[in-house]
Amino acid sequence: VSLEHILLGLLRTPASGYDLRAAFQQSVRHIWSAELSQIYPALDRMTRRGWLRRTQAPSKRGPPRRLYSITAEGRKELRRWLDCGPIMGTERFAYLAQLYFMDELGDPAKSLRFITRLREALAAWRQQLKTIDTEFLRSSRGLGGFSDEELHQYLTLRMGMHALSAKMAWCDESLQRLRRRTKRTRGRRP
Amino acid sequence: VSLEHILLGLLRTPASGYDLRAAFQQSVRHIWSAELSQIYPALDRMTRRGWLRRTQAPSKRGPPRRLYSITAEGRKELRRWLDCGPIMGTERFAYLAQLYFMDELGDPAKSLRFITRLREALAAWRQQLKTIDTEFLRSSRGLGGFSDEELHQYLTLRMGMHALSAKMAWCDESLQRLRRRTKRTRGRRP
DNA sequence: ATGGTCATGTAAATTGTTACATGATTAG
DNA sequence: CTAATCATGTAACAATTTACATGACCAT
Repeated sequence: VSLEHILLGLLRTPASGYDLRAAFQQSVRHIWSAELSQIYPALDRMTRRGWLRRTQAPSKRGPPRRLYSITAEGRKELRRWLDCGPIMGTERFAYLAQLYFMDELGDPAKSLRFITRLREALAAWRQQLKTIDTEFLRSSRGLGGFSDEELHQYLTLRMGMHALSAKMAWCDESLQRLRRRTKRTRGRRP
Repeated sequence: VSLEHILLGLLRTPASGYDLRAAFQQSVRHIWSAELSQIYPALDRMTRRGWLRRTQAPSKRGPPRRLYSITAEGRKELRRWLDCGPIMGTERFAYLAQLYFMDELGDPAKSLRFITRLREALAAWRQQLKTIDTEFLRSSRGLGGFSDEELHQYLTLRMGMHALSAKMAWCDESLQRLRRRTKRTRGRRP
């Protein structure tokens, strides 16, 4: 149950459901994501289970904020999860599936355009990571490098950027391959 | 609805549900995966919708095989899906989430071991892709390089390998970072 | 005869997405 | 006054996983 464990991790500093969604849209976007409709029930379950405690705090504009934070029980569960070795879920890539079958369109130009667009999307995504990165470095420039927490967070960011760069390099390589092939074939069977 | 479209793509050559699961465990493992319990109902839905046709064929051992193949309607739908630009789903990485929060364990040695195990898992995974790759090259060595179909399939394989290599490189880099840090810190606050 | 592979599926549970409902506050 | 943001949530749907049910045939 990864989502709940991620919430445990995030709630080592107290936050509301709304805050957590913001985290999923920003700081941990490269790792996981969840909607409010999934977050609220999860917080409720976890509180009933004793993993979280809830306090109320007033807010300017809108209903009162419900702040959750991790309990000793919750910490124990979080550590158990951290200690159980890397969890490798199944990865799914719709865009790769599309490319895999794209011979069906019988038009190399379409494959080229597809990969070009894919590259653009990946570049945009990398730019977002870079923004998180910059923000991260800016806010942690207080005295002699990273804390333990910061280092671990930074490492995951770098993983995201590594992977994206590799994918973009693959796009370039693939575009070349396709172009070379088109040239070779042109004129042979027109 | 990516699963159904992937089934359409695969069923350009007729296959049974059982065959399709084998494909998800082998040739397209790096792209998508699905269990029989998801495949069978999908095939049924798609047949009722007119995207697939079904024929019966006897089999040695076991019940008769039900072979599905794509219809003209199905092809139209497949092309529509291929033509709608790269679909970028949300990616989720439980193991990155674990690393992100691993400062909680307060033990750098555990982070090192974690990344080491992660690297091993990635290496095993890359080995599997290499096996597919070899098998692929072997079976397509009939006259002058790749067909269109083969080229597209080959490209997706290379994407998988690129991404995995990048992640392994990241593991190495991270292990170094963590080791350097441990050295620096050792003795300062023992 | 026992266990593995071939081959079909259904049922229940979990996880994730999309749509809807409500209401206050603030910026344009 | 209108739209966006803050803030709570529920309901319905879709996708995925895990467990269960059945039976033939083949190799040890």
